[in-house]
Order: sequence, then C-alpha cells, then structure tokens
Amino acid sequence: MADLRGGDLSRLRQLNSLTAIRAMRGAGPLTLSALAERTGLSRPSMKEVADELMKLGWVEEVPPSPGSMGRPARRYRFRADSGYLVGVDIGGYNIRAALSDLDGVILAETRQPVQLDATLEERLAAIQRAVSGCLALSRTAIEDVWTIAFGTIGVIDVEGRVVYSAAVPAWRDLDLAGKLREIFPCPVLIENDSRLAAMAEHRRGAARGAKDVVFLHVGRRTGAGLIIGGKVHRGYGAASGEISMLPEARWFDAPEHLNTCASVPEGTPPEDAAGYTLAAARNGDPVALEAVGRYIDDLVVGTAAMVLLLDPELVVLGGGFSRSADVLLGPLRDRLERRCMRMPEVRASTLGDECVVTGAIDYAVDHLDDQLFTPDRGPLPVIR
Amino acid sequence: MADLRGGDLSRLRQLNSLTAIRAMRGAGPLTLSALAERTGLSRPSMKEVADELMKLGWVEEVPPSPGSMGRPARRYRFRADSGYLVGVDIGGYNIRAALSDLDGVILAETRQPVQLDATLEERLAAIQRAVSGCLALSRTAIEDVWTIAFGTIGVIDVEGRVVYSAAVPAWRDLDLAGKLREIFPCPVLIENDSRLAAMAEHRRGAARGAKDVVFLHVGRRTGAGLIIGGKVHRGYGAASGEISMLPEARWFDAPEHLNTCASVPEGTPPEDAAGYTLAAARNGDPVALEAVGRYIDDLVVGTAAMVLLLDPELVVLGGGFSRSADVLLGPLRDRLERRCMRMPEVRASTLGDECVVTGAIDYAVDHLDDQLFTPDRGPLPVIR
DNA sequence: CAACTTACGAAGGAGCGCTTCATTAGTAGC
DNA sequence: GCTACTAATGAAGCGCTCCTTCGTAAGTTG
Repeated sequence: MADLRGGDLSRLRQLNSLTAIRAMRGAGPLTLSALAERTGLSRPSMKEVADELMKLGWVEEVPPSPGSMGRPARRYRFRADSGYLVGVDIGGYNIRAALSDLDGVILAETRQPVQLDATLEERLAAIQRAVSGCLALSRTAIEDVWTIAFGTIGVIDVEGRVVYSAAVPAWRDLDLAGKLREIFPCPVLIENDSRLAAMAEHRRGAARGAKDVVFLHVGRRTGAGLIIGGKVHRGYGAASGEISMLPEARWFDAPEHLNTCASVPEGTPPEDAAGYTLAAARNGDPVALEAVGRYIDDLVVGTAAMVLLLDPELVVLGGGFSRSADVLLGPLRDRLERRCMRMPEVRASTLGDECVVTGAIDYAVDHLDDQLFTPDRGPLPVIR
Repeated sequence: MADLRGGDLSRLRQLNSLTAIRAMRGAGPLTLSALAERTGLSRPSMKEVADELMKLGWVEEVPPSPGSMGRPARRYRFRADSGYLVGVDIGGYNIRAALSDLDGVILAETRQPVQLDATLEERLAAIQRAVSGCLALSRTAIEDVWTIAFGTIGVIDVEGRVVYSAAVPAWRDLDLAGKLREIFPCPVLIENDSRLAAMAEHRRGAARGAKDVVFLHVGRRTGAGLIIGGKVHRGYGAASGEISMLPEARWFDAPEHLNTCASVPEGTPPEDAAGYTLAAARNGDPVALEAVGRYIDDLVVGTAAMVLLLDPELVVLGGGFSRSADVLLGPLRDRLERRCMRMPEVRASTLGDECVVTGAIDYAVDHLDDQLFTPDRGPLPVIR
C-alpha cells in the first residue's frame, strides 16, 4: 500500500534505462538488437536509451566484433570499471579483503592474520593493511572505491554498533561503523558474517536460485544466516539468526564434543583439536566418529528448529568445519530427516573460506543496485 | 534479476490505472483533484484514467456532495460491490464463514458448530451450510463470489492436499482443495490457519504496520504464523511455523499444565479445563498461577527460538487462550526477556476468534490484488 | 444579484516509444 | 574484382500519454 506514485513519461524512460543497465550487468558486450530483445524495447528506442546511458557514463561502446554476416553491430557494455567495491571479512584469526569491479567480479584478494585477543588498534591496523594490500595489487586508489562492506562476528545494530560479540574481545561496546568511517573515505557497510556467507552462497554458490535458504555456519562457533524470499533476512534490530543463544537449541557447547575427543593427541593446540577429530572421523576412527555423532546430535536440534519454523528449500553447511562436510552431511541428514516435517535439501558450501568476503562484495553490489534500481531515487547520476 | 521487461506507453497507463484503483481501495469516494494529488498525476490525465476505469467497470461515479464552496466535484469510488469474497475458518469445533466485498469489508458472518471427530462428509456439509448461510444473510448468489479462501489446522501443501493434521481425523490424507472445488464453483484457496491469523493481525489488528511479526497461536494446540518483510512466509512446501513438532521446543505438551491443574473441579469436560485454570489464575488462585507459570515456561522455549532466529519487531499472542492474555502476557514477557538478544514488543491479538476468518478474507483480497497489481498480467479485465 | 470559490473541459505542446524504409558496411560466391 | 546477400544503421513520420494553460460552469456567501 505504500507507493501510490503514478508515472510520468520520464519515469518510463528511467525504468527503461534501469532495465537496460540490468540487462548489461554481468553479461558481456551486447549489441543493440540483443539489448532490444532482452528489454522488450524497439531498436530505435533502445538506441536512444543507450545514447543517454553513454552520455551519463554508465555504459560504453566497445569495438564491433568482425567475422559475422552483415554489417557489424555496435556493442555496448556496462562500465563495471568506472568504480570499485571492497569487501572485508573480519574474522577472529584472519582478515580477508577483496576488491571487485561494479559487477562484483573479484580482481584481487589479500589475507592478514590477526590475534584473536588483539587490541582494537591492532585489529583496525590489520584491516587497513588488508585493504591497502588489495588496492595495491590491482593499482587502485581508495578514491575510486565506491563502497566498502565489512562482515564480522557478532550482532551489529542498524547503526553499525556492536551489540554483542563474545568471540572478539576488542569488539566490546564498539561503534564499529564510526571507527571504520574514520579510516575509509567511502560509504561503509557492516553486516553479520553468517548473513554475508548466506548471501554469497545464494548468489554464486550452493544456494543459487533458491528462495528460502538456511545457511548453517559450523565452526568454532555455530551460527545461522537466513535467506527468505530471495533476500537476506536481517530482523528488526539486525539480530536474526542468533539461535545459538538458546540453551535448548544445544548449539553453544556443541563443538566441545569435537574439541574434547579422546582421539586428539595430547598437546594439540585447542584451536586445531576439532579439525583433528574431523580428520580422524574421515579415516574411520570409531572414537572420532562417535564424537562427530554427538556433535551432530546437538547441532540438529537448533537446525531442526530452523527448518520446522521456516520450511526452507535448502540448508547449506558452511563455516570452518564444512571442509569436512563429507563426514558431517550424512549424519546431519539422517537426524534431520527424523525431526522434520518436510526434509529440505542439505548441501555443503561451495565457496568455503571465501564465503564471507565474497558475501561482503555481493552486499556492496546490492547496495549499488538498490541505489540504481529503486525507482524514485531520481534520475541516474552522471559518473566521471 | 528476473524481470527484464522494459515499458511501453500502454504499460505506463496500466501502471497509472492500477495506482488509481489502489488509491481508491478502502478510501471513500474521492474527487478527481484528490485522486490526482494522491497518484501524482495531473487532473486531466487523472480524468482520462478514471473514464477508462469507469468504462471497464472497476470504478463508478457517485453523486457529488453539496455543501462545500465552489463547483461541486465529481466523486469516484472503487466498485467494491461488483463481486464478493468468502473466507472460511475450518476449526476443530467450529466452522466460521464470512462474506466481504472486494475491499474486504465484512458484510455477513456465520458459525456452524461441528464435532471434532465428524466424518469428512459431515464436515463438508457443515462448511457448505456455513457458507450458504452467509450468502443468504446478505442475499448474495454464489455466482457473484469471485474467490473463496479457507483456513484450516494442519499442513496443507501447495496443491491443497493435507500433508499432516493430527487434530482433525477427517483430514487424514485428503485432497482438500479437490473436495472443496467440487462444491464451490469459484477459485478456491487454502492456507494454514495460523498464517491467516497472522495476516489478519498484520492487516487490521495488533500488528498493523510491522514488517516482521511472529504470531503465536496459543490454545489447545500451539502454533505459529510468520510475517516476514511484510508478507506471510509460507515456506517451500507451505510447512513453515511447525516448530511444535520439535520436542525440545516444548510446545506440544505445554497446554497439559493448564488441563491438569489441581484447581480444575472434577468432572469439568477436558476441553474446558484450560479455560478454567486461566480464569482461576486471573482471580489470583496460587495453584492456577503456578500452572500458568509452568505453561509459560514451556511456551517460552519455542517462542525464544523464533525470536532469536528472526528478531521480529513484534510478537502477537492469539488463539483461544489469548482471551486470557492479561494473565499470560506478563509472565511471557518476563521469561522471554531473559532469553532474548533484543526483546520484541509482545502484544495480545485484537481480533480474537475472528482472526482466522478475517485472515481468510484478507488472503482472498490479496489474491485479487495480486491479479490486479502484478504488472504484465495484461490489461485490466472488463467486469459486468 | 454580484462576488467568490472550486471544478470542469478543451486546446496546444512536449516526451517517449513504435513502425517503416532507404542506406551502409560487412561477408560469400563467382 | 564484381555482384548478391545479410544485418545493422539512421532518419522520418505516427500515435499515445501526460503536462500546462485558460476560458467556462456550477455551486456558496454576503
């Protein structure tokens, strides 16, 4: 009931311009005829739209490709290189950054290790190193970055303040967005890492095309990101997916079954224990397999709650432990099937460790698309 | 990425026609100037649109209202009476039917009691009686009913088959949509009752204006309906909200605390026991209050799961027990607050027993709106 | 009955998209 | 090297939708 705005002639043109840009996004260079067909416009009209988009700087002409019958057609492409996007995954032990063009095609990536208990200053410095490393790799200036999106553990409110983050000490009661805006001169977005991972799997990974998806982050901590109706579900206070806070969901202590398994040799550093157990389970070690079983027994409770509540098409298993998806998927499917009304498909993440950075890039792309494709944001701005 | 359809001039007109209809829906008769202002069109254009809509039969002119300064303005209104909608709540013990105009304004209501263990034939006959009673009350012929929407307990799949319904024996393995289509000559919609209740509260009740809402159905059975992003969330197999199937959510047996309370006099019929306990609790009976406490202790687990997972703006308490919301809300808020990340508002239903029928009507209105307002359904059809 | 207020209706103009058709720049065949 | 063929280009003309403007009509107010 919200938008009661009728249309003007110019609105129609605006709509058609956006449709044209949308048709060009991602696709390679397109001829006028191809564009006309895709947008449903006639060729002369399409030409006019294309001319306008060229004048505004959103689109450029590329040389025609010879070798085909008839007069060679002009080809147009979206100028994905007229700006850049940066995505950053601020993890507990690693900071990953990626640079992409406006289509979200990743051009460079870097990684900076960081101590879990690093101070705020150390963390911010590492972030800055990761980002500038990325920019240096592809000789890009920070001024050409249109948007920078961050993903991080914990609950971040709509203003970018950390509401809760047990895992990262430096994050306590922090105006993260404020700090990052002091460092970076472009618009700064912040989102929870599980939600970004879900978004990445939905755009490019295991969940492509699905409308309702539960992304299950399994690792040192357990979390969830939800795609509902094809869009990331944030929640009113951006605190969705925090079912691990519920003791009855049995997520919080679930990884302990893997950490304390008897198969782990003495002296193994605590952060490697779970990986060891999973590896042992893959080799058939019965003690490890039993530990995995107990882990899944716990994991399935909160998972079944999500599935019963949302009836998703798909559950995607991601996060650190999903490297051992072959060990986890079978038992998880078995136990989930016994508790569900309608069993969803259960798949492993296909993006692995890159999930969150990629999701951050996708989030930045989305932000750009929102600005472009939301009607009544006024006409397209001129760039350059 | 789905719709890449550019626009024609006629598309613009279509858009403006729909905008105009939308502006008239629900509102009383509007003058051209008022319509022009609301739609953003100029008066002459608005006139043309109105003329077209009149010719198609969607809109009619009503006599101008005298008594104001200047030349009296023509007034137009949406012809909500050019068709009718019926909503039906197929409950365990009662079948409620309501008739509304195309705006969803309810014109007549009826109720037919039915045995919980009635046979399928008895149930279908009761449904038919309820509907024809409704039609008779407002002297409407079934041929003038455009859509009939049903709400019922249980999981109904996308084709209208009953997948699961423990409460109503006659529903076992039933092609409900098929049966109902044999009886009623108009399009038949079927939806889960909790989802319809959620929809009604969202449109007309306690949840108006909220984007993400959890509707908590408390009664002989416990259920949930979800509004996400302002729309009802059905799930891939239309099985969302079935968290009561999870033992750890502690919903399934929760009402037993109220049924088996020591304050209930011997010989009370089992279906009245819970109501008795709630009434006693309202009067301060400590034993009853303790039973209510245990009930809420159970209820809050699944509720917290939903709230933590979805972070809704609002939780609406509806269903049979919500008549005693004054007794339930306090304890529920207390316990929920202790378990939540961000505490949502918790309110009682304002529609009470009419929730589901009203929701069914709203569902039918939505169906109509979808047909009207979804672009590229072609031009508006002529009616009458 | 005159003055005022508000809406109506007709006329003229601008923007956008469509169709049509002659023209142009290539490839293919002889 | 010339002609035939193909497919895109560019310009002209048309129709639709919306806009602005202005004289006219139908009420109320004093």
